[in-house]
Amino acid sequence: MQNDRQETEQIVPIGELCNELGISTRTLRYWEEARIIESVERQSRSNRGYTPYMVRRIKFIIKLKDMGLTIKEMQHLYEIYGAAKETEALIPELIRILDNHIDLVDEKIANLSTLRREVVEYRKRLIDKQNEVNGRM
Amino acid sequence: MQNDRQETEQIVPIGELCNELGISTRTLRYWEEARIIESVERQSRSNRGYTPYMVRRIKFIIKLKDMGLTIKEMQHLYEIYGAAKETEALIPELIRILDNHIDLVDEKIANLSTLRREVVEYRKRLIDKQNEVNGRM
DNA sequence: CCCTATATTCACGTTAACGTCATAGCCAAG
DNA sequence: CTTGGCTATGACGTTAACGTGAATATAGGG
Repeated sequence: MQNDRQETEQIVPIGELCNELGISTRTLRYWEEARIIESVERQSRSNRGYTPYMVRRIKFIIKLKDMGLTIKEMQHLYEIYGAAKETEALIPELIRILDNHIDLVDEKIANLSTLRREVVEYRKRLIDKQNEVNGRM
Repeated sequence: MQNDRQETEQIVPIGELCNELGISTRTLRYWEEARIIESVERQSRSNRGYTPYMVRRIKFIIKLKDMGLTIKEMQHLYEIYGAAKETEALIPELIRILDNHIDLVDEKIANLSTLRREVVEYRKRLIDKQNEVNGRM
């Protein structure tokens, strides 16, 4: 009843998947165009479908995206993945990228902290100036 | 010899000013187009010039920009400045904007910190996974 | 076969803050 | 007079990651 052949049945169409994941169909097509995800083979212009494996990959991409990786970095990762076909080369490279990313984040935080100090300082001087004016009345 | 009439002489052309300030002429024209700075009045297509007062305003804009204010926020400030013509209304609004800005910066820092934790955590799990694989050999 | 919900492929639009031509005016030095 | 600088205006280009709309095409139920 629920079994024609396992494989066939678990292929999910783009709209359903996108609803489930909370992203747009445009996004998935864009990612495919950018070659960081795949959908099942199809003849010419038929509809896209995704196997459970592909869905896992897409969730993985979403995770990386949430962690701030750019599409470009993911393309790079995917190239490596294609070359090594297994996790042995993928994981070290991903770690390298993540390390790089942590450094970037640290730098951003440092810059923002400096910025914050400057803004607060400038604000203080404005307040002082304002008090001067008021004090003169 | 160095005095025709003080005012006239202190007007500086755009190229010189930009060199001094380390910004492009395009930037100054853009800022003028965006109405956050001014240059001296001129007939039709003659060259731009800046009085010492205008130069101070431009330096002020650069400061605000370095502190992360957008052109839009500066436009808003300039409107208020035009309305009140003096510092009484300008300073409180600027303080308000800066406060808002500090909040934004705090939020960004918090988000980045969370992100950092996530990335580090994910990285750790990758390392563990890698060690598992190696341990099995 | 038809109908309708879903999908497909272009391809231009969006946002910020300028960068980068292309074309042309103006003025002083040689 | 010519050449070299500096400047002016106008307009398209850039970057990221999709959003949006138009004109079809497909899939599944009745």
